[in-house]
Amino acid sequence: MPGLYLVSELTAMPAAIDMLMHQQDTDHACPGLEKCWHCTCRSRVLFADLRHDDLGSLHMPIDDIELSAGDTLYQEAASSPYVYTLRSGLIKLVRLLPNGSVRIVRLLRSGDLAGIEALNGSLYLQQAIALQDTSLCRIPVRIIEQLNSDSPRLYKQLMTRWHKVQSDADLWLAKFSTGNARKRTANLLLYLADNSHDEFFFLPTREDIGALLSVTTETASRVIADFKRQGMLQTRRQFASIERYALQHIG
Amino acid sequence: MPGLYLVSELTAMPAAIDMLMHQQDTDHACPGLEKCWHCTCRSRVLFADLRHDDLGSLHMPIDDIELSAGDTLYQEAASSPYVYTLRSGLIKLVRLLPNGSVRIVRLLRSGDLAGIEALNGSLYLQQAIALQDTSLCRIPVRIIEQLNSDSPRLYKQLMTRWHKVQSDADLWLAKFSTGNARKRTANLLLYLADNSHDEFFFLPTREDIGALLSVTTETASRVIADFKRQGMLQTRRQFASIERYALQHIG
DNA sequence: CGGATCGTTGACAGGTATCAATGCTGGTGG
DNA sequence: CCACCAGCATTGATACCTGTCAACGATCCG
Repeated sequence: MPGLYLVSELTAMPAAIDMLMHQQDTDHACPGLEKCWHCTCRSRVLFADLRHDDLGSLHMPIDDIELSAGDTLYQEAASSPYVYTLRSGLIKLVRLLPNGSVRIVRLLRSGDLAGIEALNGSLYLQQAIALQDTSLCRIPVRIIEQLNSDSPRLYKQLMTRWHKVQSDADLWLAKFSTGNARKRTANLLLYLADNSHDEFFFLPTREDIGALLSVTTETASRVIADFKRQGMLQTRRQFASIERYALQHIG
Repeated sequence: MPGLYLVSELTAMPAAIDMLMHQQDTDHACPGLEKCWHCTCRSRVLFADLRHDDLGSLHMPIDDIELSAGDTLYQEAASSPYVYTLRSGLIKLVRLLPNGSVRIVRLLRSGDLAGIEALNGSLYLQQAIALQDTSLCRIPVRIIEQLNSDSPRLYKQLMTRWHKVQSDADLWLAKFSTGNARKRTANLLLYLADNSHDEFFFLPTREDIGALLSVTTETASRVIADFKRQGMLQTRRQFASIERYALQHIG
């Protein structure tokens, strides 16, 4: 449980906090939101547009969270006043279906926001489960609200995040829920490869691929095995690389 | 760019122009957003939380728009600085797929916001086409931004609209893209019936049902015809009523 | 080594797409 | 008014795709 920044209890004494903040600014460990300013992925996350002043004026705890593969971040229909910024790793958003099966409705990567629905006080719409070891920041919704009322600087980033929700949803329907299993699987592999910095990317289990594409585990396995036989896909443990051109022309 | 929202049907054009002319008259008589205050569906739309002051202080044109069934409100990948509030009618959001076919990714009804992606300056993600005669208000994005910077009162409503985008997307994946054609069709009929005020609801063409559920027109027709034969669905022209219990228990 | 988990493959049944033909209905023009 | 047309709905035959049930292989780890 790293980094509990218990500053909120001191809000009645702003002067003392200023002193404290300033004093520890020079330290290696930075309290409050100071560390957000130095975050190596700040340019990609929610606070990208904020200025040093904005961050310095807030005194609320942002906790670091580390998840191991398989850990649940939050449950479907749960409620809590936090949104999460993904620093590294991979998270699946899972919905339970009436018949007992599950459907993965989105994948979240570095820079993405998890649990954005907490911003309007709603229950989480899906269960969030880590596919890999994942690190993220837990941000109280009240911070967002305060930053937003102080200045409209956060507005654009919030709109952008919501927009990504919509465009991802579109992607899911267009690429992963339309056409036959072979075509959908090819689209998924291309999607996974596009968002990797090097040649190799994380290949989910056949069960997860099935839940992503709304096909059975067996069908997912058959298609993946066939791609491998045809030389369009190479796998090594949980990682894979593809022949883009071949997969783009699946028919 | 006035006239951007016009469209395929010749019949719609004179009517819309007529309406715009008339609109300029009422703007004179009734400046600012005064008419929004008196809108009969204001309690359901974006400006629900605003006070009379907020509306009175603005002087920007909000045009009324009337669409006939089949008219296009905006094109996919088009860009314009407007969002649209639906006062009455029904709109489908359509995405063109690489193979030339189309997928309906959402339906919009009274109170819904169309083209919400314009709020962050993005291109429209889908084409918007009226399924029935539809009336809506065209709101310049600048009004939203101005209202939002003056007071945070719009914030909640905006979050709510974005949240609806997400939860609708979930619905589409869970109800309309999972399971066999019979089950998905039953879910669609229940969805359409749930949002109607009386016993009868609008039944889309078989082609649209197919585009909604990602099945062929023929399959949609077969399932609908079968439901009718089994007495679970009655149709009269473009309208229908259902036996809820029977459809809820489709295997 | 043995068990657990995941991936692969086979056989078969059932569901869906495809191609094609035929009703059905509202609207149009003679 | 009626015949006709265009678009939509329905239905059939068939091939293909996918789900289901079952068995077996591969890998990892204690």
